[in-house]
Amino acid sequence: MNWLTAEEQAAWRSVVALLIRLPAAIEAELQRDAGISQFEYLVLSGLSEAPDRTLRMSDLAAMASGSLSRLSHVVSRLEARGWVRREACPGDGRFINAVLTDDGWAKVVATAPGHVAAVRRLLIDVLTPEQLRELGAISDEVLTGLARSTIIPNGPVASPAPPD
Amino acid sequence: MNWLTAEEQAAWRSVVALLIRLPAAIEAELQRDAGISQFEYLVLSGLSEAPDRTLRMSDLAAMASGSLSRLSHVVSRLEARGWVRREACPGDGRFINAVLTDDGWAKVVATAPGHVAAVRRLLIDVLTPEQLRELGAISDEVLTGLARSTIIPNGPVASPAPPD
DNA sequence: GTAAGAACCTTGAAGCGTCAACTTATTGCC
DNA sequence: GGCAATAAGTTGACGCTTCAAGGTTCTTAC
Repeated sequence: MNWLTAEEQAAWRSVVALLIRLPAAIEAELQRDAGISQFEYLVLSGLSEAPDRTLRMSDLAAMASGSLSRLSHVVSRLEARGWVRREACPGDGRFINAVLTDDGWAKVVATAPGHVAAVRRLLIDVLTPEQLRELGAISDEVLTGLARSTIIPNGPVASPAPPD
Repeated sequence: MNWLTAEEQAAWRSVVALLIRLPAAIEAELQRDAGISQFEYLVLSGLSEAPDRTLRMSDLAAMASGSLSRLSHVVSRLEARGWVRREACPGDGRFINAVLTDDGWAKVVATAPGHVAAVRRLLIDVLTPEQLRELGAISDEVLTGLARSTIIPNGPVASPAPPD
């Protein structure tokens, strides 16, 4: 079988360590300074940048790279903390809008600077601008590959026989 | 405060998505093909490479980047599946050795190729050799920075000399 | 030799994410 | 219009991780 070369193995090991430790470090910062998880921060900051500070649950889930179920649980918790509220979409009753409250906005405003500082300190300032650009490009390429290989959007699989 | 430039923000967004989705994809592959988690795989493969396929619990935990408590729970499950067994260390009753059974060895042998193939397909083959090298280098730099800036740098673990 | 303390590990409870139903709302088709 | 099919969210149960508390076993000091 096609094993990894020594160079590939070394790179992979480094990447694995990065995948484990960088999120853990950022998560720890957020938890310590703001008492929220990275996912919760993604949800709050996502809402804070949306028009009317409002997004449909499904769009919000996609933006935060999480399942709708997970988002539903998290929004319930954020709602209990007074940072988000749910609103039925008037036009289409299937949709639920998540809206950032004023308290939620204040939370984002209070949290963002520290979070950005951590991101700067832990990642951005450690790299040259060129390296950061390269890292972004590499990430995008891997993500594109992931989307292709995981989701199978254009169903190259055997054509699903229509039910009936 | 020192906000992020548009370029930095774009790169960071991509990196965040990568940090979330790449581990999730690898985890999903392992779960689907072998019915184990990434952490369990790390434990099993770590043991498989150790002398006598044996490691002390605490060393194994460090190797897999997890807490001793987490490892204890996981080893209990792996024991129940017949892949690992615990042995008291004869010299020092405080230590517990985790030993890979023959079935556990077989599990690693059966699982490794698929795991490597997934790593290849999802990451390595998507990038040019130059990009992979660059990614490895970037990861190492970030990790170095992390080790420096983390509140508690790598534990002053200084394990007492083995009693043997 | 024994009491205090440290090192290693385990255990139980609580919190979070996932999975599989389930509910509700809309659309399409005759 | 009515009925199936589809879509969006929610919910509850289960499994895994964490956290704090609890054993054991060894070490140190007297």
